[in-house]
Amino acid sequence: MRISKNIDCKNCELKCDIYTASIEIDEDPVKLKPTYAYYSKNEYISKQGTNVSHAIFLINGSAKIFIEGLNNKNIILYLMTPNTYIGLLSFFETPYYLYSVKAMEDTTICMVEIEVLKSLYLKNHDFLLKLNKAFGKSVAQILNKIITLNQKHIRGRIADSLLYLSQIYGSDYFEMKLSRKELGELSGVSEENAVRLLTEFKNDNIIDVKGRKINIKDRHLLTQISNLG
Amino acid sequence: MRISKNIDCKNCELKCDIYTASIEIDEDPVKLKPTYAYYSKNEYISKQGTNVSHAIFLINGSAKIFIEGLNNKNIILYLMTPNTYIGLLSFFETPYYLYSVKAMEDTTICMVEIEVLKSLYLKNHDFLLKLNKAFGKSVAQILNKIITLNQKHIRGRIADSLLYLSQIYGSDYFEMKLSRKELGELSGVSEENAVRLLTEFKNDNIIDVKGRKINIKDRHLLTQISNLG
DNA sequence: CGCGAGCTTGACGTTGTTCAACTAGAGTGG
DNA sequence: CCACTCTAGTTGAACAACGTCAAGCTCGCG
Repeated sequence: MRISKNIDCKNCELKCDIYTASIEIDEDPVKLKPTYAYYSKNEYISKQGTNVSHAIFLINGSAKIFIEGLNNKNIILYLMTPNTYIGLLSFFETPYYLYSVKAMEDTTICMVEIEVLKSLYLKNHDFLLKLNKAFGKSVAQILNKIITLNQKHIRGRIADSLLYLSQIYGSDYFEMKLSRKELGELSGVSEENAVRLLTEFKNDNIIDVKGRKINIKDRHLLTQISNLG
Repeated sequence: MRISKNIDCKNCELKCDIYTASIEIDEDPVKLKPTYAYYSKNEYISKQGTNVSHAIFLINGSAKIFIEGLNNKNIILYLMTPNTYIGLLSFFETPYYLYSVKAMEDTTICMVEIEVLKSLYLKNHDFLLKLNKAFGKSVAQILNKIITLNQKHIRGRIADSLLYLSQIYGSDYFEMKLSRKELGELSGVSEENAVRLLTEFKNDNIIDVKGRKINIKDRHLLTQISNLG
């Protein structure tokens, strides 16, 4: 991990909500003291159980948010792509992280101290609303995951994940940055069964698989499998 | 369901955060236009998918918060007892309820319009912090449930629920307001297996069961079962 | 060329749901 | 006051779904 302090927001291609809010209330973004941090693949960005001190915004690369469960088994809650908050679920006054975040490739993030952020959202209502909206979205995803894990068969769970990935990558054809094991963790399924279902879907002509490149050929059917469970 | 409008907070034995906040900023609580609603057992207090228009506070009685899943199978996220918010997870700008709430006995709630609440927390920082803290607690419970559902055996899941119930009712001896089916829904287990495990725990001298009255005799062992999964 | 990580496949055993039958107790009407 | 019915709870047995173990494969890289 490498750090560079006091980033100048003017040079940041990503005009994030924090920056916008700060401009709107006529405050110099320098006051935010934004800090970039660069992580390599598989490095921890934040670790379950440690203190939450900063709001974290993903600039480029990608990361997985996961809970570290029993017997070293993880569940990936969802993935982070540029222009989203890390730690959204925790930054409102939860003293420590309820989950871990790891970079899935070389990844740059921007940190702003919680205290700075707080003073900002208390001055700017719109910003608070934006935060809350993003927050609500995360919670919705998680509730959905509860149903999936408890009530869908592994077929439906993997179908869910594939649809989710295609949405993340914005296309029916994508190269996922997940190993088979991670695809399993995202779906709450063992690695072996993740593999089995990929080949099954391939044989059924629903998808094409080449390594980590996936092509969804029959989105309709895949959606049906996901819905039926 | 019966309603009485324009409650006078002075007569309410429960001095909730909303009331406190309103006093702190020197605003007459009458402006909150608090409304009581009385529900009988098993009535819906809010229904998954409908609009969120009010913040809801439980005055007395109890309620279950659950997701309505596939094939009419529900998962109870957690229970509500007096002096807690209903709909906490939704009231920040989520357009509709992500879950349902049903009264588990005759229950009184107090409603305040979302818009009123919003104007309040924008004026009073402490109140916002309190809301967020409660919010974080709910999310923590839910993340915990994900691990439980996916990684623990039914033995551990039921143990979890029993410990949770004893915490809710504040004693090792309690009468739960849940049917066996609901205990199953709280634990992500079928009704039959919920029954089986109660008798198993009883035979192992870990608990006493008489109808819906539970007595935890060996909390230590029960905790161990919960931790080991 | 050989090694290792990631991937794949088969066989097997455990876990937990489901179906079905039965019991106990509460409420109802003759 | 006794059948009856209805609901909640209980128990057993069969079956399907998944995870686990073990072995083999592939491909990139030293």
